[in-house]
Amino acid sequence: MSPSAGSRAAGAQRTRQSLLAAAAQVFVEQGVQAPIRDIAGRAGVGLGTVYRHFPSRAELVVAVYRHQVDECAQLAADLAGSPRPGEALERWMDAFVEFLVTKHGLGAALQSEDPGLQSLHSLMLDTLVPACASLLDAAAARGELDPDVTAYTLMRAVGNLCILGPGYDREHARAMVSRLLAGCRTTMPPDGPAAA
Amino acid sequence: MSPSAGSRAAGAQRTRQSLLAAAAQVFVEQGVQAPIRDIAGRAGVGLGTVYRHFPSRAELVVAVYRHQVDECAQLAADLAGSPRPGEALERWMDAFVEFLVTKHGLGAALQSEDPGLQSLHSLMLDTLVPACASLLDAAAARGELDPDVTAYTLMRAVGNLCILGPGYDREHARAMVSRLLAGCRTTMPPDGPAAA
Amino acid sequence: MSPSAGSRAAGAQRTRQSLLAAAAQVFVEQGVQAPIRDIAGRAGVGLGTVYRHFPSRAELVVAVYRHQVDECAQLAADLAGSPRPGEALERWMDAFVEFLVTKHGLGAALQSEDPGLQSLHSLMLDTLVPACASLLDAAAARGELDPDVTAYTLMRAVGNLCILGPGYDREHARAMVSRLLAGCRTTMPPDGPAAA
Amino acid sequence: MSPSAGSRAAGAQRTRQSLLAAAAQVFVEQGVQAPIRDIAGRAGVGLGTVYRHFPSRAELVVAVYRHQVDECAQLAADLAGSPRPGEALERWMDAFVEFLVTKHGLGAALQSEDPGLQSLHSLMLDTLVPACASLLDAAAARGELDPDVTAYTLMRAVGNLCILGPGYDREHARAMVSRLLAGCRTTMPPDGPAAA
DNA sequence: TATGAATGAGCATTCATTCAT
DNA sequence: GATGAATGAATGCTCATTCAT
Repeated sequence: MSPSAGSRAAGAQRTRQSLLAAAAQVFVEQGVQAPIRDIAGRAGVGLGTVYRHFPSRAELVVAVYRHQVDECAQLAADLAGSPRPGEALERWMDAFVEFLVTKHGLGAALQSEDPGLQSLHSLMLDTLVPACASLLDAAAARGELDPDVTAYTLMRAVGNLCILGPGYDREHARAMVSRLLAGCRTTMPPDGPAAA
Repeated sequence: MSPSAGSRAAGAQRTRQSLLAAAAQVFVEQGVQAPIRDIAGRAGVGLGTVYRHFPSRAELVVAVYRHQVDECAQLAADLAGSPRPGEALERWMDAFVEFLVTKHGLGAALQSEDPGLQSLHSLMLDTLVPACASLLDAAAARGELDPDVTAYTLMRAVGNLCILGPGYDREHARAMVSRLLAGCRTTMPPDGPAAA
Repeated sequence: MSPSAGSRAAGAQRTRQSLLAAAAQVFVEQGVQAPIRDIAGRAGVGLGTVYRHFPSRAELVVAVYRHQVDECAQLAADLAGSPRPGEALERWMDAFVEFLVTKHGLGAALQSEDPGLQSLHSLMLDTLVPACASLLDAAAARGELDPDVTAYTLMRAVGNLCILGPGYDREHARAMVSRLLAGCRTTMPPDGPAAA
Repeated sequence: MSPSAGSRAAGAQRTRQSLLAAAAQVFVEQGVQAPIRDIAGRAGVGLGTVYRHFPSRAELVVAVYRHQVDECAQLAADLAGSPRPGEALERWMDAFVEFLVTKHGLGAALQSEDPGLQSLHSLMLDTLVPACASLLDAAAARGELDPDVTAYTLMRAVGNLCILGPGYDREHARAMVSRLLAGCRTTMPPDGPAAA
């Protein structure tokens, strides 16, 4: 449009990045339900600016996590053809855990019943579940995983295991996820959960 | 004091029980962050009465769950001398999962950073961790469990696995807990988490 | 309940009356869309107190006007059997105009599209339209009024005529209502509005 | 100035016309209190452009209605010398009602106490009141109208009668205006409003 | 001139908490 | 002890208005 539209747009883009960074920080400290005002303050912008860029809280949450979700999905694609699918799955899970654990509050957000946050669920589901499923399938095809294990359920469980707290930090989460994966390698007894 | 001191105390006790029952219901429906007013209304008492009996929300939360926590601990004691410690552990975990899953919002409460809710952590720790630990030790002594598995971490993980949501219900939680336990039966590789 | 419940309830009742008085004043000055805060301030109570007594703005508006609406309906009942229905109608309309004109902002409120204010419409409709209709019917039966005139439409029109403004005060409104009534005494030409 | 000064001015004029058209539409849909942003969006221009052309909302409102007001005044001039002044008045009122009723929200705007909207009042007064007055005078001179009827008051009343709502549409408004006019044809009783 | 990003005042609403009766 | 009316801090959200480009 006008000659200066470019620099204005650039400024807006910078503001948007500030907001994403600020929101990421605040989400870690206070969770995804943190007051919008706090995010605005952290980013050094006005309240209205947050709403301009992200009309709803959910959009902000999604934007904050989208990049890393995409990276995670890409990693799955890269590991897809691995000759050792079991190992590939482990490596991917490491990355997934790292993502979840870094983003304090995401676990809780994933479990939120806020209908506006369904888009976050969708984001995870649409991108990560298929990504994870491909790795699970490959591992199952080699007999390195119980074929009854479902990508969605497993990711949900891993997501939960990554909700940290006092006395339960990143390393504990990693250990528990490792053991859960180990438990997914062997078929469960018939009276057990056939459709995990 | 007055002749009716006894009956007054009895009435207070009844009020307290009404409150515990009402709070348990409301916690299931709305989570532990439910408005205090709702609990008062459900119990049919005034708002001030809730505050008289339980000055802080945390105290109410703790009181609500204490009874079931004690039951859970008692079950552990009953199962303690079992000749098949691995099976005993499984049965106890079933009961623990049932407890967690029934109490919607408890999982989230356990993960809350509200310092006032630390007492809930303490309650769990002081009663259930030793109870669980005794079962773990027995199983480990028989070689039916990796001795590196810590009661606190395991319970924390199980607690997280019991946070339900859409597409992840009670049965999914049970399945995941089963697989986590299965993963705890075998020693993890040295580079893995040595102190789970 | 408790021995002091009476005096507390009395206090609450007094607060409620203060609120109604304050709201009536504020509505006159600022219209029915006035900030709730202003009403609270005028009444000398906290914001929450307004919400306790009147959870929605509409409930407050309705409460403010209900008493006078009832009085108006009662007057219609008193005038119902009058031997001179035309005159009775005029006297009632005078009272109705007085009511509308005194309550600045009510006219605008009646025309508001706010769905929450439908209850005010209903209040007017349910009580005043039948009251007015009985007077209209009586007048029509005596040939003192065009039977095509509908109570609802007439009241709506009168309500609009009572929206005051600079250069158009109470007396102007009265005059215009009188002329409108006069115009309702004779049948309109066939090409005109047959169903006013 | 610059060679393109002319075309720049022409562009500005076009922008102004877009704005007027867009505002007229939006006023019909949302009333004169519609967000400025909506008008800018409808016109396909930036927010600042609206403010450049119409620094205050009132100026925009006035500009939007000025053209039609002028048309209305012209019609009065055309009808001025009619041999049947009563009929001329009716025809003019029809056009006036059509104008008011088409412009949803104008009625309410006319009644607004916003001091900035006084200019709208002035516009109406300065152009339409004299126009209407000439028709009234002619009719009164023929004995077809009560000479006590004032142009301003009558127009104000008609304006109010044209505030539509559920159950009170254009036809109802026309009917009520007709009856009001009918009521203006006969002199009111002495105790009535002598200076309508 | 035109643009639209940024700002922040303003208002609605909720709910934890206090305290007089 | 019990009650619930009152309070106001906290927070969400909208939109008029300014101003740098």
